Amino acid sequence: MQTSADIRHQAILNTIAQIPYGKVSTYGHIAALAGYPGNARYVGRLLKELPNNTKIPWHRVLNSTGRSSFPVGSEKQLEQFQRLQEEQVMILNGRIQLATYKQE
DNA sequence: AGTCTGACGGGAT
DNA sequence: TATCCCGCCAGAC
Repeated sequence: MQTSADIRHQAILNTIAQIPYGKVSTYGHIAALAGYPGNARYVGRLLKELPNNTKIPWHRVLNSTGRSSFPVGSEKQLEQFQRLQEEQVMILNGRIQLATYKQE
């Protein structure tokens, strides 16, 4: 059966899966869109558990300041920036302009 | 049940 | 714009 946690999990991943190519979103925004305002931390928790071969566009998820939530210079951060740049998303001083790229 | 942790957020300074 | 600080919430012990 589906527990409330399973349903929340599905709702959040579905929401992330819908972020368009070339666009980005934030943890808090995703939580709210999925129907769980205030659960930004939970969004990050789920992404952390995704397998390396996932098709979920985790790289399009940024924190509210428009920055990657990975440590500066880490492999994960570099991979995230690389993927975003492949989608024509500009990164200035380690930061993405949410006003320009944020999903509506 | 109490405490700690974290891919977070927002307001104050 | 950058720091600090505190609130938030599910999970792991």
